[in-house]
Amino acid sequence: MNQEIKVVFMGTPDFSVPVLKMLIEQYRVVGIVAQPDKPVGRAGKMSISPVKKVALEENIPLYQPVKIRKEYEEILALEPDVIVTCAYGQIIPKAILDYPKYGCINVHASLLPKHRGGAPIHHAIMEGDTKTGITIMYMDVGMDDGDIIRQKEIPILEEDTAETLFEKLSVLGADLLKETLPDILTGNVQRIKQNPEEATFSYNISKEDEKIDFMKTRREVYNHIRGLNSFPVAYTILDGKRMKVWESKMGDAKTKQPCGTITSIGKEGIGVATLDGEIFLTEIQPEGKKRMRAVDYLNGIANKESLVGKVLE
RNA sequence: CGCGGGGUGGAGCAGCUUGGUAGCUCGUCGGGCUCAUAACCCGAAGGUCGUAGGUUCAAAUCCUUCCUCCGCAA
Repeated sequence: MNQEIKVVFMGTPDFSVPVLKMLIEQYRVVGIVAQPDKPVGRAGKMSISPVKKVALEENIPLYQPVKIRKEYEEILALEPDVIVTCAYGQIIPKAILDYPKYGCINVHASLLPKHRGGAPIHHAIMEGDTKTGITIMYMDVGMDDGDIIRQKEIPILEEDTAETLFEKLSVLGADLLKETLPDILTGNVQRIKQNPEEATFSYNISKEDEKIDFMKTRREVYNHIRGLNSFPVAYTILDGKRMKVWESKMGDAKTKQPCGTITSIGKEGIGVATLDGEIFLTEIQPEGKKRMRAVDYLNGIANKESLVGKVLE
């Protein structure tokens, strides 16, 4: 507990909440910055981001600049000693970066310089990485290219999904910052430059990224599906309609059909041909329906056998 | 008022246009066959058809109200 130190926190989604809560417990959080509310859903209701919710509950001043690049005077007026960001979602202008006496610290969910950008966790799984982690770093004007202070890695397990990794890494991020921040405040840290040649970029997932490409191996398809679970979820097109695919299981049968062809239906799910064999879609969600097991979906179809041979786009 | 699809035994669906005995594929329970089984055979339980009202001799079905779930778009 160090009430001397004034901290401003910037973040938006669930991922940043554990870090924020840790800061609230340990330091004096004088302001919280989050992305502006967006209309969400069919009714056009405004969403309240997880970080905003915490700000309201803890009664801490909240700022939601549309463009922080231009609206930062209020934030500087808080006279923060240190600023911590975690999945905030906007580039921080130099005027802010230069202000705090202990600097601007970012908690990033990858082992930098790998996976710079907004969707490091999704991409780590989709690209088949076997490990990932948290990087505590000083922010710079570029995207996630500041000096590294400390890193901690964890393995990506076979059964991990984006959701399970999010949970693990958000906790790890809070823990690592908790033990690193005191050293930062006393200047007891080293700055490690990132090697730009090793940098990779993991931009936010686009609609096209979410679509399953069956012209890949079983493992690549499997990684793609779990890497997008439980948000934003992979999908494919069946009979001209969108079908989300929540979970899959790699099969081993060799297939001769073109990639994307439905090769079998049964208790394992819907078998689909890939480059090197069959993959079973086990948990799906047809357009307008709820998420369901593929077996249940098949139970509701009159002549399910007619599915075999159809091609997923 | 952004566009659209749903709410029918535990699950997923059909039935609704052309009102008239609650259907299908599973699951569950009991029994049988089998060395055995997630396989097969026989049988059983389980639903005020989202809510409220209206039309009708009669409503899952037609009309209206409201609630609610979901896909797209932002």
